[in-house]
Amino acid sequence: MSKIKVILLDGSEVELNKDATLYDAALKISQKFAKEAIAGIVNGEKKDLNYTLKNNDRIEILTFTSPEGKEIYYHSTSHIMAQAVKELFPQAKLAIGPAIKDGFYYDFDLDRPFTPEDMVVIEKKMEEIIDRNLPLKRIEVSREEANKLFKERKEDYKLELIRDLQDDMLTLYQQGDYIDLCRGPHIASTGKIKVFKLLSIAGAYWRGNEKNKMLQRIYGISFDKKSELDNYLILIEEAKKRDHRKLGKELELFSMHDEGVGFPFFHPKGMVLRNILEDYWKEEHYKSGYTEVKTPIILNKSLWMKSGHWDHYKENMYFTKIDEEDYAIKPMNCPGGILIYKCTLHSYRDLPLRMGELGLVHRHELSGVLHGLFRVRCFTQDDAHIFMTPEQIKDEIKGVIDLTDRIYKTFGFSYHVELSTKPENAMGSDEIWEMATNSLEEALIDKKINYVVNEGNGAFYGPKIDFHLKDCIGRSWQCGTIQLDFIMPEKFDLFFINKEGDKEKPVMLHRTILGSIERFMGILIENFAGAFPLWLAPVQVKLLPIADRHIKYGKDIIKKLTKYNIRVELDEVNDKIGTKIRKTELEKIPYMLIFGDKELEEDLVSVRKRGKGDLGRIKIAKFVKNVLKEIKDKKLP
RNA sequence: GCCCGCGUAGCUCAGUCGGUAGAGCGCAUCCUUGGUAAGGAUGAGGUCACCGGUUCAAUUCCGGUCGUGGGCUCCA
Repeated sequence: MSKIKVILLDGSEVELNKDATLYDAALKISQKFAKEAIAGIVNGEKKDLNYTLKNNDRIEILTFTSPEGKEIYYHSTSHIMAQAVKELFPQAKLAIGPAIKDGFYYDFDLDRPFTPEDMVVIEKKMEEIIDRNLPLKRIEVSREEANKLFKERKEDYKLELIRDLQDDMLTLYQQGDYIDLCRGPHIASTGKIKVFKLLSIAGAYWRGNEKNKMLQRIYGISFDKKSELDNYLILIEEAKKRDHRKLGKELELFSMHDEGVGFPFFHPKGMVLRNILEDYWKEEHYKSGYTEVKTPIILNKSLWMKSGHWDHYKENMYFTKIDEEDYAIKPMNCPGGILIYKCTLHSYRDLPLRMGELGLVHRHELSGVLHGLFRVRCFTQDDAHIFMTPEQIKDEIKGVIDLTDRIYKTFGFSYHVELSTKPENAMGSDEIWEMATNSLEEALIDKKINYVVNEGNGAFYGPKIDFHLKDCIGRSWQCGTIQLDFIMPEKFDLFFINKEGDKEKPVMLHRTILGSIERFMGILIENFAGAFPLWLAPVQVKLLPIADRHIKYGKDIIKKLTKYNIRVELDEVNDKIGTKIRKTELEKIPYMLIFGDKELEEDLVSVRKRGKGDLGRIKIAKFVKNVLKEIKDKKLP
């Protein structure tokens, strides 16, 4: 019998019998590996395990540990779910059922809604299908055959999908009586799926278009070990515990009311956090050569017509009338900032002009997308507009990158960067786009920052850099953005006087770092799970007297601490010390000072740190000194 | 905006197969004055989201409104 050889990822070669499959290759490496194998990649293409190999093929075996392996595993689980649904509800029509980042979904068109009870039944049926260990067979058919098959099966959505496909030959995957239009690859048989869980039911439009029919989507996830499913469910619980809407209420930071849907109310403790954030922001911006402005919330229609918002952004704007004239509530700060720029004649010597604005903007978001502080209808952008000469672009971008980096690091966030290039509907010439995109790119390269290019995702007026920060449980949030804008200076006829004494058009750079103060607060709440670092904590120190007779001593301590702007509260409730400690731990206050007869005599306090426990007795003055240093250093927990 | 679920005390939730309601936490008062994550007693607090309909009777059933939660291409 003749032999072939294939090349593995690490360059090593494996000798196999002629007509050997990917599975045989895995088996040759080890029994365990073959058992874990999900599918493979042959010469760059994903293939099923029963794919027949040829001499000199470069192969990689995929297991659940790789993202590609997971994707195939999830996708196969979605087919099993669809089969279960079809067996239970033969009248259900199949739409699409892809793998997603965390699991999979399948969309169905069914005459009645799925219920939580249905989920249990579907899960049971899925177990059954997995036990049957049905092979997933790949079938190649012509368009005509595929059409005929899905017509017989009354799968209207599959027929629509086929219509949009270019290929003459299509692939189907079959397991038992279930057949799906699918590119594959898939696991070898249903028995490969070890554990899975259906997570939720939701509505979803056919092809994501709100003009199309609303289908029913079932989400699920699968793993190759039960322990991994358990970990995943724990992570979901952890995220739930950190939900800023829940913590915001419990810690009395903010509230939402029917009287102003999407408009958050900030409570005293929330305002402390907010003011610290804003003060810190102003300080950093001042140090980086920014000035600060504040522009009005309501401005005349004429301004919004000129800026283009009236034509391009009207759907998201609120309007009002003053003295019979039309006004709009600002959805962005730039037109206001531009009016300030235009107030004076600028020399090239004034540039770059960095104008910061914590500007409150209102945008009409669809009611269904509102979500705590993350998606609201009014929010404060930590905006700034930089007016500069084209030559200054690169340096200014580098400056913004530095500032952003410094601010994110202060909160302990890591981040990644995306560069978005010219979109379809862009305004402005190709040259100017190229110049702008190059400036952004060169700045990133100079700064040695890795970035992902997001082709065609720029704003219509210019390319942009986006900053996505990562929180401590691995979720990422788009916050900062740097956008180059050539359109507004044009529309508003902005200019400065150059060295030659001629009028010249400045370039505008629009940027945020935190994004929205409100949203950033939400991110901070979830990242720290409400247990803020000392410098951000609304209450920094809680005073806990052992007995009522020590309250007076507590009042003296308040005076001593507030003198240094340390935020302190005294617990005067008649509880035992254990109870007071418990209450304070739940309020997530960083330090507790406990004092009774033993401390009273010598200006001592007993220090207890949140989550750490008793730190022992210390002089009040020494405690103040330590705390002030921790605040000044903005130490992270 | 659309689909599905939910809306009972300040908070978290139970309950009523239709006869106007209950717990824990919190709050108030009292007893207790206690040394590092829950001492005890008593009490106040609810038009059961809102508006209609069915009914002798609606917090409960039905319809609508508002709010809220999850989701609305990560493409066969």
